Amino acid sequence: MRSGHHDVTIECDRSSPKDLAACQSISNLLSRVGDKWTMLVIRLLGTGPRRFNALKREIGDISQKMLASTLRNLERDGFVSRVVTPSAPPQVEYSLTPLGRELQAPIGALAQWTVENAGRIDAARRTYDAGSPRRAA
Amino acid sequence: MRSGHHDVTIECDRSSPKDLAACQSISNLLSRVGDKWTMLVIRLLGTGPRRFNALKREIGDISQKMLASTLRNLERDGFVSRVVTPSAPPQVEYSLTPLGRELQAPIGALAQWTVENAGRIDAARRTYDAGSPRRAA
DNA sequence: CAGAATCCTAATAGATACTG
DNA sequence: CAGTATCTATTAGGATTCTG
Repeated sequence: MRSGHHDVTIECDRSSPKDLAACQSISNLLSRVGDKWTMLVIRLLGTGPRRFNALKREIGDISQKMLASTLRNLERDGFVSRVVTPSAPPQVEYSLTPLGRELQAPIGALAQWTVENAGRIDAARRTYDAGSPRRAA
Repeated sequence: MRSGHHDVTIECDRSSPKDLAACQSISNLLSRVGDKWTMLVIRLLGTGPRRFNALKREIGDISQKMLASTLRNLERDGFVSRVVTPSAPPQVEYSLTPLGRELQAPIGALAQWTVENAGRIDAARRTYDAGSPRRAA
């Protein structure tokens, strides 16, 4: 098996069929980008190409299975390229493709919004967590 | 137990501690927004307030458990507000908060990018799926 | 070094049934 | 109507072992 990713298959608004396909694509991408390691790998590769174990070291607590799978998914979607240099110890370098670099813009916007508003989200959570044990009265 | 969401707890680039917290927030939000139903619920609520079963009907194949959980998470994060009108049949209306409406912008940008580039992603996948069975030669 | 294969556990989605 | 509780099936993720 080569896949291993979600393929969310959301049903969108039934009324518009084009909207359905769009919503599927969006949710699929968000699932991918929102999974446990993808975001981090994209950010690291955004600062320059890396080899497998370099990525692994920098991330620290990722298993090689998850790193391999994350990279494979990113490669399959065309966001990351994988270049093998057949040498004594095999050398494989990963880097962002043009598509991957383009993706950084909208991702970055969302990331920036998140950072700027993390405080508001945290506050909402604290309010919710404080007020919820007993009913709304 | 009230939570039920991930709390991804990504380890970011060790070198910068502020980057760590930021990356955690970002990944957490992406996980939330990228889950199976959140995106769709936000989109629907973006067109106007809805009651629980109205959302359920429009989405179609979501279980009430998942809808309840998705809405609870969105409410906890401050993106959705829940207003109970205590009447004969209880009436609960969900709508986007100001924070939720602000979130629509960066989400929308990512969504639009995805729609515009879905073809490129698909092409990359076809290429990958076609070429991978045998090794890179 | 760069993975693949295997095994195992914990979390999650969904179906069903029940409640205020 | 608007949920919660419970149970089961599926999945994601990690540890370990092995290989080119």
